[in-house]
Amino acid sequence: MEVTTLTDVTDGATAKGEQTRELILSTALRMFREQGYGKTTMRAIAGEAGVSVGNAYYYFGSKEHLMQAYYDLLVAQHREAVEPILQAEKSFTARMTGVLLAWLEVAAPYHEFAGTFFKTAADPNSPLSPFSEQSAPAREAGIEIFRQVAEGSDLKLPADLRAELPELLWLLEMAVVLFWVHDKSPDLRRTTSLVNRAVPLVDRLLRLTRLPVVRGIATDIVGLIKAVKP
Amino acid sequence: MEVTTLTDVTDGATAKGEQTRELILSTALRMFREQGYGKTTMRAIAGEAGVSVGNAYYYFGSKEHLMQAYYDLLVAQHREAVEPILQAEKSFTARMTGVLLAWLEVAAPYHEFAGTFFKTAADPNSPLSPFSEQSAPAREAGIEIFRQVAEGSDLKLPADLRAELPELLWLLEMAVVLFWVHDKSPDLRRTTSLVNRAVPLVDRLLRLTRLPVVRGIATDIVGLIKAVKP
DNA sequence: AGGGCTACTTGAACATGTTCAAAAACTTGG
DNA sequence: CCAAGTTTTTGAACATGTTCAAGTAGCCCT
Repeated sequence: MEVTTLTDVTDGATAKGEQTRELILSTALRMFREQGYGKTTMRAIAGEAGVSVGNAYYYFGSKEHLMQAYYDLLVAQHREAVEPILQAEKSFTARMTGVLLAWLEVAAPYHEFAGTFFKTAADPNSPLSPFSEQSAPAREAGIEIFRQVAEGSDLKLPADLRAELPELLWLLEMAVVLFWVHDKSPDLRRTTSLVNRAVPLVDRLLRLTRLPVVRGIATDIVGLIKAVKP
Repeated sequence: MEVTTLTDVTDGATAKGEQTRELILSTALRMFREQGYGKTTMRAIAGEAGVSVGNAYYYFGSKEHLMQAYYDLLVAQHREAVEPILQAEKSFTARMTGVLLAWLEVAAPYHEFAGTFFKTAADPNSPLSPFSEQSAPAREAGIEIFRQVAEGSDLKLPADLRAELPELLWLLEMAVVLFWVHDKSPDLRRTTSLVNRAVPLVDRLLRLTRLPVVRGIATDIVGLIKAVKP
């Protein structure tokens, strides 16, 4: 992230432009955090950053894109926070719980306005939806974390289930996030307790697939998921 | 719903007012369907209905409230559509599949703009969220349907699971709706196939709770749900 | 240095959801 | 039927996200 006086040859973005971009983004995020997404107007962001409104739109296609940029930041922070956990822990439960709790910790400062972000998650027309084409890279990165969670762990699973597991765990994370967004309890106790109790259950469930009866149904579930994926 | 020339004593609403309200709502719904939610402006609705913008706001607190009103309508239609199914079918699979497919059928004309509606589902600050305080009546009504699905069926379940089942099935419906909203396949084939294949699996899963090992984990899952509910 | 190119910046104009004070229409008690 | 009160209706004003034509600044080539 060095700023030089030379033109940045990649893209067409210059060092100065990059600086302005960062200024606008950091100002926006601070204001989102301090007074919420809804109460922060584009004019206010531009004013506070000392640029014109149009300039903000030069770098960010819309107000929602500012949120998207924040989300990318969050994902990066999460990836960092998760590394030591994946180094240290070997059991599936510890790895999975660690990853989910790390998310809660990283995202905590933004809990109040996170709801606004995940509003777009359910909107299939928004390019910011985690299921959209355009979010594919971020989604892949998220799934990759759970691939590591599964691979480095002590889980032994049938091949078909093992192949789908990372995506399933990512979906579980989405569900936790949805729960988290709605959690109004002090210190987010309910979400924390959900994670701490649900993960061991998932672990047990997964290990149950050794039983022939359970394995049969697990195979069918995996088959359904594969059939129904776009 | 008789319209008389006498003042409606309840509330303070008159017959004429009710007529205007309906006019605005039906106009809005038609336009939502025809050109989508986003492209339908409040001015256009008012213009088409032959009233002023302010008048629309007299009856509906916001544009989203117009959608909420539509949702209520949908729920009512679904309840009606479901009745013959619950009369005729006795097996859990048939009942559950019927109820879910009935939803798809009732909601189909609005598929394109439904996404906008369920955007609000993830927003904890919106009173229109299905999880919010204000949606409690609609949510209860929805859960009630699944209570009937379970009670009238041939399922035999442990008491604790049986008690939580309606709410769990309602959650499943929410998941199906989320999937449906994102489904771009022709004739919504993917969602239909999801329902047709997932319900039998759920059936099998539920019956597996007779096995002691599975029953143990099922009990724990139910315990977790109860603990984590607000 | 100057011309030309690109990147950047501006601010006014626009679109649209929302509010509100005032007017109109209606109802009711006398 | 009138006056007072209530409900309904209006339309202009407002707030805010977004667009865009025009201007500015920096860089490079000759």
